[in-house]
Amino acid sequence: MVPKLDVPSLLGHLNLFAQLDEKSLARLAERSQQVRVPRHAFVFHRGDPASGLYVVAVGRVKLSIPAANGQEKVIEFFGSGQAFGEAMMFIEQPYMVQAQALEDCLLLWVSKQDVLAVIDRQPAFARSLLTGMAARLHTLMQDIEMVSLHSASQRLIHYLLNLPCESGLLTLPVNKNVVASKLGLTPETLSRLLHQFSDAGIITVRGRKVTLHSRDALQAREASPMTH
Amino acid sequence: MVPKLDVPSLLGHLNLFAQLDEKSLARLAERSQQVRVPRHAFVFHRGDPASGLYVVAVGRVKLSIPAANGQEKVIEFFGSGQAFGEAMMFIEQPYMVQAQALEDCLLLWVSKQDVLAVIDRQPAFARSLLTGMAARLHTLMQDIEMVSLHSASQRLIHYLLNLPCESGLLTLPVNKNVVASKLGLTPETLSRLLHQFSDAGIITVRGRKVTLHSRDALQAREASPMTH
DNA sequence: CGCGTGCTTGATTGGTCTCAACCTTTGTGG
DNA sequence: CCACAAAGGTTGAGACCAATCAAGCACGCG
Repeated sequence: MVPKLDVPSLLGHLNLFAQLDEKSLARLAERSQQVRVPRHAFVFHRGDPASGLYVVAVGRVKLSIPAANGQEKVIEFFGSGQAFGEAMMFIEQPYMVQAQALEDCLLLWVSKQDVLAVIDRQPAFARSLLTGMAARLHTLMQDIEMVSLHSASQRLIHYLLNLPCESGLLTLPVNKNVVASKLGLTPETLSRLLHQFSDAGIITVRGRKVTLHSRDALQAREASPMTH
Repeated sequence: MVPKLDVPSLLGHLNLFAQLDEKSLARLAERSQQVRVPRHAFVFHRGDPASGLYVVAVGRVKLSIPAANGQEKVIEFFGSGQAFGEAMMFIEQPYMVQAQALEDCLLLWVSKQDVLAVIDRQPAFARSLLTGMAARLHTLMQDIEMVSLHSASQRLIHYLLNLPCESGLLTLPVNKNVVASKLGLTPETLSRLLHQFSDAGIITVRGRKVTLHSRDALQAREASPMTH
């Protein structure tokens, strides 16, 4: 029933593990555990101890900070081939975020102990980890800049302009409620802003599909706080 | 004229370099460069290439994101014995923050090349780096939580309660303008909030000295958004 | 078909910023 | 040592952005 999974090959193709020799890879794969997480279920909650890292084999995961009255602030999404939860292994602190499956997921879990062992044997792996964490630090600082220094419309524009886009046509990766949370907005504000840009003829919105008619016009609005 | 500095001993006492053997330490110390930075001068600007890391020998440094019209969002402070700028070495991107001396500083600079060399030779050093970056990630996420999920007064209270404090008496580490920026507030709002708590009898403020009369009362205000 | 979830729209509120003036402290040069 | 400037901090009035509250709409799924 369980689909056969070539774990060593799967891991070996990730940036994080690409530098590993076959032996270490095989050992890591063998000691890893497969975890199935149905849509909407939690991988871990805030406050859980962090005793390893996760790799997404199939599906997508949402990392967020829980807030009062069932609200949350979305931090990041992880898709196939991405690893998460590596950082908290290194400090003796429980997770301050929660991870929730956006779709039915198959994850691999590698224990802290196994990761540390590989670090000690393969410096290149340590570098991969460092590179990954540095990248995450960078995006987090961008998020802080966004939320501290830019207005709602500037945040939305920046977000749209940095989404994967083919000839002006893009698709929101998640539903608008979640996009709003990621941008630090209420769903109402997001809806109004999209309509504003739509009315101005800069974009067209149909469901999650957005067409950018003029990246320049968007960038212009990002630069100046905007009159009207 | 230049005061004699025992660089190997200085580095060896830092968490980051504590695990290094004498030889590596000596080599790193020897290849490091001393940098003097007068008060208010910049160590680096946003956009500068990141080609190494800094260690604070003497003085304090402020990391911030520059904004339009001379404003800035303060990210963090670094004092004697702390290292900064390690993260950006690992990704091929220029600094997105600027570093400015809060006081006359003496810094040590270690090149990216030298750091990578030590990583490859000493796994324990890689672990130290990972631990440090993980800790920074953690505090950055706390900052995001603060600024996205909590009100101005909640942020101030949290900040006060987490400052080093001896029997209710604490001192702001920097002037109020900078504290305000760190908290994502205007100086005006910070001033008003301090007065509010002062009027409520919870704290006393004299310059940078703050006396907390009741941590419990503060915590109570942090929990509930507050009526009046 | 009916219900729930996601999304939109309108009216209103309110927390925080902005602008402007003034006060206080610090530091500096005559 | 005083005078003055500059920086840091406070206070008030007002505006504004985005949140909240409250309905209502549209779509998809059982």
